[in-house]
This record gives sequence, C-alpha cells and structure tokens, in this order.
Amino acid sequence: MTSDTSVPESGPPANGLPRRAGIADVAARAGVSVGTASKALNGRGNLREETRARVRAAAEELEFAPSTVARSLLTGRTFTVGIITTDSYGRFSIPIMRGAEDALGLGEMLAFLCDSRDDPIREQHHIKRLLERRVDGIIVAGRRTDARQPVGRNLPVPVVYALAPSADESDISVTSDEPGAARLAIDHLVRTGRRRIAHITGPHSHASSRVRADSTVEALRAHGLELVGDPWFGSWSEAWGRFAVAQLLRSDPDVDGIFCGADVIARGATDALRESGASLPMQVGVVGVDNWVISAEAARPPLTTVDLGLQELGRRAGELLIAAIDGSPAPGLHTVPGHLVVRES
Amino acid sequence: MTSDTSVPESGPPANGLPRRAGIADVAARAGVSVGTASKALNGRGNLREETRARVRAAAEELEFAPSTVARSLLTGRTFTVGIITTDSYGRFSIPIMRGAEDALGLGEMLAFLCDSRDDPIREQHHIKRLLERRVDGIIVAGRRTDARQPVGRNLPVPVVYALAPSADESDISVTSDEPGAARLAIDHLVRTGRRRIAHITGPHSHASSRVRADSTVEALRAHGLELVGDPWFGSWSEAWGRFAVAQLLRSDPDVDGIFCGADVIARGATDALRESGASLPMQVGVVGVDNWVISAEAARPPLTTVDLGLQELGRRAGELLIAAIDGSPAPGLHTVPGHLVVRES
DNA sequence: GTGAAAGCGCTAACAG
DNA sequence: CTGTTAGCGCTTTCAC
Repeated sequence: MTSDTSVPESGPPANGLPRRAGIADVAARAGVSVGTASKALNGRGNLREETRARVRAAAEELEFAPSTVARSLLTGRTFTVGIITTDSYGRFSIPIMRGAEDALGLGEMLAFLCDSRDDPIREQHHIKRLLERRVDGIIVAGRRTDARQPVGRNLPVPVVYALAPSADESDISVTSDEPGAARLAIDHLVRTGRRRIAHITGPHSHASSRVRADSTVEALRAHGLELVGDPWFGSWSEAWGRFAVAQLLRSDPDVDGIFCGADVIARGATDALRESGASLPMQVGVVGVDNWVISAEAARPPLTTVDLGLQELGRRAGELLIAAIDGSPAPGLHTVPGHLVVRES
Repeated sequence: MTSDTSVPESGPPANGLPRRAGIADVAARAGVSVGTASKALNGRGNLREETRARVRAAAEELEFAPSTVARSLLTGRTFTVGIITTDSYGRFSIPIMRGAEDALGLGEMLAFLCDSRDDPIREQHHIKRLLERRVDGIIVAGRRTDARQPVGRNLPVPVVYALAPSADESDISVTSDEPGAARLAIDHLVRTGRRRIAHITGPHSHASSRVRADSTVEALRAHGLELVGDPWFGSWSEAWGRFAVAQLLRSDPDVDGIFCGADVIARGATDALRESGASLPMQVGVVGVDNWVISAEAARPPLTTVDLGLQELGRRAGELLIAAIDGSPAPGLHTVPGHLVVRES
C-alpha cells in the first residue's frame, strides 16, 4: 500500500471530528521543511515568492490554523486576559465587558470570563486558574464604586480594577466620575429653569450615593442654590422612587426638579409625579443616572439621564491593561467622564 | 559570588513583575529531578511520601502554578471553550452564559467570551481565533429561537447551539420549550378562573411570537376555550403593551385574562389596565414571559410570568458540550422546560 | 524510588 | 534561498 497523500497515517481520531493539520502537514504538502513553512506563513526570512505562495496554498487547503498554544510556550505570551466580574454579568459589568472586549480585540486578545459572584474564595480560585493558564493580565470589574481589597499581592501579571478601584493606590484602577455626574445633572436642571431641586438616591452605605449627594449640594451651591430638604437615601428601586416622591410632595409641594441617583428611582419618581397630577416635564424636571436604555426609554416621559460611560470605562481598562502588559503600567486611579443623555423628562 | 538559592540567575524580568517559578525551579529546590517533581505534584508513580511532601513544600514556597499551556501541548486538550453570543451580552445571553459557566466550571474549564454583535464576519473571525487557541469546544448562544445557519461545516471541535438552534439537525442544539411556556401561562389563567383570554405578543417575524401564539390557541382549546380575538402581534416593548391593551379594551371590554409574550409587554399592559380603572388582578389576570426580575418585580402589581429557564438552558449546553468533548455527542434538538413564577398579577 | 530522555507544535538561530 | 537543530515547560516511558 502506498499512500498518495503526504498526511501521515495516524489512526483515525475516532471522535468523528476531522483531524487538525499541523505545520508539518502543511510543509510536507508544499514540499518544504517546517522551518521554511513557518517563515512563509509568518512573513519572515527571505523566501522565493513562489515558495511562499505554495506554502500558503497548502495551508489553505488543509485549513491550517496555527496553534497559539505552541507559540505561547515559546514566546511566553498567550494573548489572553482574564476578566473577573463580581456581579454575575449584571447591568454594570456588561457594558464594561463590552468595552474591554473592544480594546482587547484590537490587540488580538481574547478574554476569559469569570464570575466570582461576590465570593472572595471563588475569586481566588479564578485568579489561580487564570494564572495557570498564563493569561497576560487580569481585569477585575466591580459593581460599585466603593474601593475594594486588591485580589492579591505581587501577582506575576498586571491587574486593572474597573469601577470598584483597588484600596491600594499603587494598583491600576479606573472608575467613573461620580462628582461630574452629579454636576451634569444639576447643571441641566438649572439650565432648564429649575430652582427648587431635591435629590433622591440609593442606600447611604454605598459610596456612590454619598458622593453623588455631596456633589449635588456643591453643584447647586455653585449656582447659588440650596438643595430642597436633605438628600433622600433609600434603595435602588422604583418603589423607593415612588415612595420618596410621595413624601417629598408633602414636605415640599413646590419642588420643580428632582435629581435621582438611578434610572430605576427616576422611573418610580416620574410615575408617582404623573399619578399625583403633575404634568411632566412642565412642572417638574427629573434626571436619572445610568442611561439604562430599556428602562429609561420605557418611562413616561422617557428619562433624561447621566450615562456614566461604563463602556468607555471598560475600554480604558482594556487599554490600561494592554499598556501594562507592554511594560508601561499607569498606576493610580483613573477616571472616565460621563455625559448627559437628554430625553423628555 | 555564590548564589544561595537554587533559582537560576537569569536577569531580572525588568517589568517589575515577580518571576514565575517553573517545575524545574521546584525540582531544584526540593533536590529532585523534574520528572520526580512532576510525579510528586500529580500523584503519579511510586514515590516516598517524604519526597512528595518535600516537593509539595517547595512548590508552595515558590507559589508554583503549573503552566497549562505546556500541558496542553502534550495532551492536546486545553480545558477551555469558547462562548459566542450574538446579542452583546443582552438579557438572553447573560443567564445562558451563567448556566454554561456553572456546568463548565465543574469540569474545570474556563470560557472565552466572544461577542459577535450579530455580524457573521465577526463571528467567523472569532471562530478562527478560538480554533487557533485550541479550545476544546464552542457554544453559540443566540437571542432568538429562530433557527440559524451553522457556524461552519466540519469543525475540528464540537459545537453546541443554545437558544437559537442550528438549521442542521445533525448539530447539537438546546432551546427553550416555547409551546410549554404558552401552556403554563394559559393553564394558570384558566386555573384562576379566567375565561375570556387575549394574547399580546412580539413581532410576527419572530419564531417565538408565532409559536407561542399557536400554542396559546391550542392550550385554550384543550380547556374548551377560544382565544378572544386574534393574537396581537407588535413589538417587544412596554409602549406596545399599553397600546394593544387600549385597543383590546375597546374591542373586547369584558376580557378577563391576558397572556403577554414578554414581561415588558405585560408591564405596559398592566399599566394601561390600571390606568383604565381596572383593578388588578381582580378584574383581569396578566401573565408575562421571561421572568426578567428587575422589570417583573417593579410592575404594579408584580408580574406572574413564565421563566424560560435560560440559565438551565446554558447549563444543559455546557453539559452537552462536555459530553461531546468526551466523545459522547448527543446530536439533535434538546429542549429545556420553563416554569411559572407566580406573583400578584 | 528516582533520574534521564523523548516529544507535544511551533519559531529562531545557524548551517549549507 | 532553504534545511537542520535546539528548545519553550511539562509529562511520560523506560532505565537504573
């Protein structure tokens, strides 16, 4: 029996799956050595154009896909990174992941996704697995802006913290511009003629709530205004928005603007206002935060809101990680600005 | 200069990042050969317990993390899979990814996440990159139940389609039980005494809409009932739910139950009903589909809805993929049942 | 019980 | 211009 193909006669894979061609197969088919085939495919060395073409053709026919695992063993780089999210792919980590993938994709990198579900043990487990897989770097995406403990000391690869910055200031972190978000909202309300502005937000235990509330007061002061009453701390829910507005209308019936710490709160607020007979946005202007489109657009009227730029934040995280991998880490806390999305409220 | 450590004196990494210990370092520190170190760490071969312990201790001190890339080169398996989503981590792919990660995690596998943004070119690009990285398998997660073209013929690794099944029936696909979902909803409405039931759903161009509508009619028939009017096809939005209800109340004011093809529609429907003066759930019962908690719980009243079991679907996809990788593929269309989540509507 | 050597698929340095 | 060789970090025979 003589074989008329140059593919070595190993036994069939038995999986039913097609065999994968290696560079040796390509070389054999093109009638060159593996070294030559490698050069031809990677554009290195000095080869006759005809040889290159022959090798390329052979690779094409065999559907040759070079093994990055072999290459990684050689170069020490895998062109993969790990992304650890703490919030089960919730509404914060999603845009961040998207942005990170944008930035990483440009660097031809692929991301491993790990969901730590806010469990430090799970997180450590994931770190270990990522390190074993020799990822070139790691992004840790939180779901709050509160600082968090670093994932480890002295890891062999760079780590970038997204949204929730590391408590260690020499780490690389990116977060959103919370004071700026409050300023955007307040400026918009004032610009549209509101003077008696209240603030309804999430739990006092969240850094976001506290920072936004403080910045709201400051931003008003910059316009020579005072916040109507105290900030209303509660929860990130529509029910809280409705409830707070009911109370607010009782204590300050002449309020003409409300800045809500989240779109869900703003949505509850607009519902309550509308049902109390107020006409929106004529009598009261409402601004939310998040630009969570599905919710903001369904509200009546559609919500004007501050987009925190989470996708941009993810992109920055990806870029900072790539820079660090390439040997130019930029330690410290970086900030991404948000922007106002004007709808009808 | 004599070095008092067994770590070879290669120049410093210059990144500022700590050097990674290899198995050779561990072996040297434990005073054994690399072969022995390997056996000790993997529990192979016959070694003195004391030797094993010494090696383990050395590994510990050096924070040795074995390189899976080297191991993969040897074994041909990477213990990684790719997950390609078409909907930008939207609300369908998220629970699917979560479920898949559950199943894969148990097999100690890590997933690469790729967002194709519904672009076939991007998708092919991702397939290629995943294959180069020698993933052991691929999950393709859609965002609709409409069948889709396979990602490729004769790929060297198994592929499992989630939610959107492959048009090729010899591929492995998992999807949700759409007729069953309609049955769960209708059975609930009938059980709670509704007799004049209408159906408001998404675009006629979506397989889900058509299948659910047909199954709704059948399920009613099984109870000896007829659908009130024709199914209302529209869009997956609150505004459509509100609009359709307004029309419906005009044509059939005595309707006492509405099955909505999505929670967003149901939410719009409940709003419109409430604002028309109907008291819910006394006068009209509403059931949605999706169990999209954030929306279903914020509705007034909170929505009773059919959970399609997407996370379970993801888990099944992961399990089917692992089985296929292990040489036991289960070709064909698999179905995951949903379940009713009873709230107040 | 332990060590030495071969080899996974590829690239890079050096011969020819 | 092209082929040969060594070696990335690990596991696995096979000697000793």
